[in-house]
Order: sequence, then structure tokens, then C-alpha cells
Amino acid sequence: MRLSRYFLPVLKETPSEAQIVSHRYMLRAGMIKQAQAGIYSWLPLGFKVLRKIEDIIHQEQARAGHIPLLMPTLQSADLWRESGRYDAYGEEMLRITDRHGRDMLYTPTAEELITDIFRSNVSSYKDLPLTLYQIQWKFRDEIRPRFGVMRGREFLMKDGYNFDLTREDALHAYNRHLVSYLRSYERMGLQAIPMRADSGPIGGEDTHEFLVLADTGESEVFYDSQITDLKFGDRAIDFDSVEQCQAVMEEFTSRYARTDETHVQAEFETQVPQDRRRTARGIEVGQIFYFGTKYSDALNATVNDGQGKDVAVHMGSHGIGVSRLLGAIIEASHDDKGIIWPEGVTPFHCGIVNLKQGDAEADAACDSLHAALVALGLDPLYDDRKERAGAKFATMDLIGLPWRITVGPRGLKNGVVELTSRRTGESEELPPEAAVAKIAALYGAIAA
RNA sequence: CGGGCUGUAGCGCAGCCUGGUAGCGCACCUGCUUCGGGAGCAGGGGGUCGGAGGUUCGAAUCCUCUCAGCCCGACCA
Repeated sequence: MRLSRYFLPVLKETPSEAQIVSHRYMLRAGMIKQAQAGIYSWLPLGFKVLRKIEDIIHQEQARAGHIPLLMPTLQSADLWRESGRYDAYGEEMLRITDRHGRDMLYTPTAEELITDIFRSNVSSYKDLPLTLYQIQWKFRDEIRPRFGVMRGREFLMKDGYNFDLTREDALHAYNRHLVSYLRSYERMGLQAIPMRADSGPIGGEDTHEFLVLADTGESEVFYDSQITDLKFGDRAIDFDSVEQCQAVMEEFTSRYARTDETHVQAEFETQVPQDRRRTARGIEVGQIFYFGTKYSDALNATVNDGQGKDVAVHMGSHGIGVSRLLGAIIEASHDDKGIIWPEGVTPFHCGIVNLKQGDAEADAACDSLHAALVALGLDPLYDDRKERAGAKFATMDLIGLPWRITVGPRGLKNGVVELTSRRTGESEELPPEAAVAKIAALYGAIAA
């Protein structure tokens, strides 16, 4: 993509409404524009990252055997009356009346609707286990939205729901989700720690939240420092294996790690040696629940158990805050010049900076670099504006592409361009073909 | 919803107290010079001062109402 043909409205100055770094950079990098309090338009650059995150989630859900679908954002109040949550949910639920006076709502979550889909189509244990999920916009009418996309009213969320015959099967689904979430976050360049949590309005008996450590996090967290050494890495796992998923779950949740909601200081002090006790702040980027038959009882979602008896299915629901992940990633990965995207979610694989736009040699070198990268299936952003070097560097630093190829007459005279890491700031001079090969190898490794 | 505050050009702000018909920086357009870390000079375009009503010869400025947004709190993926 040539920057001169793209839409990237970067701001030199920080809009006054932005308080935290991720919000400031998302506005300055031209990723989002506020439409109303807590409601944002996603400009091309922000939209690209949003899609990258969605892609990772879809791929990892597929790997775990979960099936995507899409449900409406506007739902009838009737189903919610059936579960009792229409009254229980309170002011946070945005309620709408249509022209016929029917009560509707903009969904904050979809347990009712998915259960309705399930009960009207599944009636035998033979169709289980089943896990369906969607990535869809949600709405919670927060009293006070803030921090940009981290605490918006409208937000994009992956919500998944498992249906199982027994409690044991449902707990396997729970563990399977934990594993797939660990994989997903790692691919986004994040360390998200599962912490025992409170089940809130969803209800349920077992639940973990995934938290990204960051000073601007909304929750206070308490954990054993050994936890931050855990990496899922590229280990192979069979998602159908109860034992394997169980083992990962135990590995990642056996040490003390809780949010302030469930923290008990005495247990913390008993279970964790003093030198490993950590207190920090965290951003919640996902949560998994096992809630048994709460919704299947209320909504009469049963299957024949194979012995002639109809039994309520065991369920769980599992969410990832897709839009707020943009904020969380930036909070966890930035410096004073701007964003530093992890390779897994970067909007463009690399930037090309032409230091002397209009110079025949520099222009030609950039054109062929751009073409070579595109031919390899990569997605570079070529800054071909008639700007000075400083302005181009500042833009690249702000929008945070992990790699930058700098092309100028001085280097070209020696047959080299400069390849710079956004994260470390380290540069090396090398022939254009070598720079292309290096970037291709780097992203090839990540894709595999 | 309680407390605090702000709405003036795309963004950041001044002007308001003490009414006299709108200004600065960035961005944008034109030209020249610059050209490896947000250039300089010269010229230029853009604002019913959030909205409505009132006071006044005259309102961005004073008064009333209203809408929107921000911060602290309770709430929260």
C-alpha cells in the first residue's frame, strides 16, 4: 500500500479527551474516531488490526474444533424474560422499542439466543459435544465509558458457548478453551494470565479471567511470580485429549493468581513465598465460565441421554474482548514515540521509507522493494509522500510497524538499504533483496 | 446518578472577568528555498464561537434553559 493513496489521518497533537497511552496513540495514529461516548468508528489502520486479531481467534477456535456462527445484535426481550435476565441485567442493557411497541435489546451477551438455537435443533446426546461461537458487536450501556476502546459501550467480542452431556465433558470444554485462549493471546504477542475470578451477572461455578499486566489495568491482581515464566509456546496439543487439556489447565492455574474480587490475603501469604508475591494491575481480555445447567434449565435445553431420558445440557461460555485487545496490546507494547506492534497483529508487515521522494533512483528502488514484498504475499506500507525524512520516521514510529526499510540515495550508492527494528531500534545495512528475504523469513516463521 | 470541569477552524488553545462583530500554533492550499529524525520564508483558504431563548443600540463575552463531551466516585468484558 502506498501511503499517498491510503487513509491515515495521523495527529501531531494529542486530542484532549485521551487520558491513557493506548487511547492517545489510537487517536493519533488515525486508528479510531469517537462517534459518541464509548462508541468509535474504526478507521482503516485500526480496522486492519481488529481484523488481524479476529483472524487469530478464528484460526485458534478452528484448531480447537469450535464452530463459528453469527447472531443478531438486536434481540427480542422475550427470551431474556424466559431466563430472568431481562429484569436482572439492569440499566447496563440498552433497551429499544420497535414501531410495534415490542421490547428489544442490544445484546450484551448471547447465552439466551444460543441456547434457543440449540434447543430447537438438538435433541440427542449424539450431537454432543458442540461448541459454537461468534465474533459480534456487543453493547453495554456503561455509566461512564472511558479509556477509548478499553472501556467502550459498543465493543467487539468473541463469545463462545459449549454444550455437553455431562459435567466432565463440559469441564473438558472449559479446559479446551483455556488452552486455545493461551495460544491466541501468545500469537498476539501478549502474555495473558488466567486468574481465578468472580462470575458476575453471567453466573456459574467455575471461572477464570485472562489478564494482561499493565499499569493502567482496571483490576488489582495478586500472583506468584513463577506464573510470568510460563509460556505455552509451540507445543503440540490434541484438543480432544481430556488429559492433555487438563494438564495445561493445571499447569497454568495451579499457582496463586487472583484479581481483587477473589483475592484472600491469608491464602496468598500461605501459598506463595514472600519473594515471589507480586501485586500489579491488569487488563481483563477474556473470561471463561462453566455454569452447568443454569441456562439449559431456565430455557429447557435438553437432550436425550441415550437411555430414554431427557437431561439438561451442561454449558459454559467463553469470551475474548476483541476490540479492547487493541488497547491492551498497545498498553503492553509502546514507547514514547508510539505503538510497537507485535508481528502477529501488525497492520502492515513493514514500512518502506523513501528518504528522497522524486529522486529517480530512490523511487525505483522503493517501487521494486514494494513489488517484491507484495509478490511474496507480504503487506508493506510504502511512505511515498513528499515529506521530509523526519516526518516520515515520526509517522512510522507512531503507527508502530515492527520493521522499517529506509531507502535513500546515500545507501543506494553503496547498494544497500537500512532495515530497522521498531522494538529495539537496531538497524543494519543490507542489499534490498536481503532485506526482503529477511522480512519474508521472519513472517514465514510466524505464520507457521 | 453524586461531585468537578469543558464546548471558539480538522487538532491543541487564547479571547469571556471589564459586551463593540474573532485570534494564535499545528494541519491544509500556492510559490521559492530546503531535504537521513515532525524545515524556513512569503502568500492564501477555512469558524452561524455546541443549540435555543433572553438582556442590550450591540453578545463568543452577561442571564436562563438545553444538548454534547471530559475527569473523580459508585459500576464494569
